[in-house]
Amino acid sequence: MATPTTAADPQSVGLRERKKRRTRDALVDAAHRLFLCHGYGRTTVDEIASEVEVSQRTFFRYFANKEEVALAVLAEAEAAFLEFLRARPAEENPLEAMRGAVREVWQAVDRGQGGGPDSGPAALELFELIESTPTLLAAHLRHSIQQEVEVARILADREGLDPAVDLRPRLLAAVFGTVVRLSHLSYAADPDAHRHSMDGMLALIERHFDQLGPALAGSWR
Amino acid sequence: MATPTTAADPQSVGLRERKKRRTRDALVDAAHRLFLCHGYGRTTVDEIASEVEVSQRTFFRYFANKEEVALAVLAEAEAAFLEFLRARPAEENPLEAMRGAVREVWQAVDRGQGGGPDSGPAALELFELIESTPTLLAAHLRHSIQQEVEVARILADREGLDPAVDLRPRLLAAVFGTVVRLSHLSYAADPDAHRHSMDGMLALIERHFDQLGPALAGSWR
DNA sequence: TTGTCGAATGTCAGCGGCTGACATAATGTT
DNA sequence: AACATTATGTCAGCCGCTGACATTCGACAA
Repeated sequence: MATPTTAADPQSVGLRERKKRRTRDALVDAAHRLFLCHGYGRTTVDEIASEVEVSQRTFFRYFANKEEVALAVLAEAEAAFLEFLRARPAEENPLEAMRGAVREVWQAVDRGQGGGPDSGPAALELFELIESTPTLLAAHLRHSIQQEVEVARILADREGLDPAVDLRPRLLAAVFGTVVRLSHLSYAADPDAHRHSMDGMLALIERHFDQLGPALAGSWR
Repeated sequence: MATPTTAADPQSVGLRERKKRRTRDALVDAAHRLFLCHGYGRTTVDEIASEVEVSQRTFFRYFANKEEVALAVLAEAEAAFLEFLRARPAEENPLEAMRGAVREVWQAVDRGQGGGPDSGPAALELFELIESTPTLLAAHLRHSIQQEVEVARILADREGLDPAVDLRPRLLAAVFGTVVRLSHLSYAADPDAHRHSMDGMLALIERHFDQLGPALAGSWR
């Protein structure tokens, strides 16, 4: 950001930074392979590290704990979401802005900018791994609410509100996060029903949002 | 439940069961004291165990992990909520039923049935401990999600719906959980503003629910 | 009371996540 | 080429957690 050269220029960034990036990516990659193959609990940090020919100590210099390496790609997607949300035009209302931002994230993933060419299917497998691993699920949920806090701040900024006084930004961020999560769950539960990849995911989110009103209404019959 | 004698009768339950109950309660009690005094991370399981004069191994026979002993009282409250919700009259709509159930939980806590006489202030301290301890927060959120699943099942049963098809129960359960959590946060952030104890908590939840509609509406200005 | 059975507890050894401290090697800079 | 900086390796050690086995304690009947 601070450097005038573009991020894609290999000369702009020193060998040191490139190397760090490489080993980090290699660690994430090896971890995913091992987690999906043998399960999260049965995979040792030593195994991940030695797969990349790196000491265990080095692993913990890149990731604070074992969960973080599993959730790394998700964290990048969440950061991208925040960027997109900040960049949405000011005339959109909060809900429109969030829908637009989440659409941009999935489009970026489809373009293969999210770590590897087949990030779509990989994302699905990752969701299943997280949902079926209590430790990962817990860590993921904790990150999600942190994400909600920052989303709420962005929304409050856009609308010129004080988030400490007005609870609506926080509330809407939380509800939005819930809807997205439930969509991921439905999607992972039956991927074949929405094979059109990310189109299906967006459509699901829309449908869930449409049900929000009826769900809050008095009676369901 | 299965025995005809009342649960309060000390003779109905053997010495064995009573002893187990005692050590379990003692462990929870000691753990809370130490956590609140020295912090969660700086408290060792060995310390908790030796405080009750019990081996570390025994501790792990009562609680699957260190988090569980911290969240034990919360787990009881959540179980009570499910019971109350199941017992709500059938003519109430989902939202009314949940509001009624949460009210009953707080009333029970006020009556001191939730582990000790001053469960109210203790509950507040516990919330703060959880929110300020990443590990505990993660575990708590995971439990909350599980709670939402069971709440959704109860709601679907009440309304005669199939939760696998109709997403509204799950959605409403999640939104409700979010509202309750945000209420706890607001409450813990400034307890003096709602000193009327549990009255204040219920009023907070009501206010948050009232803001749900406006938060979902298009524009906030 | 005594004897027997099952359940609860203690002890021990060990794995795996994680950290601090220090030495070494690699990289960037002058 | 010499130096400063930074990444990495090595080692020791704490703590959470588990399996296996021995021991003790409460329940129940003879």
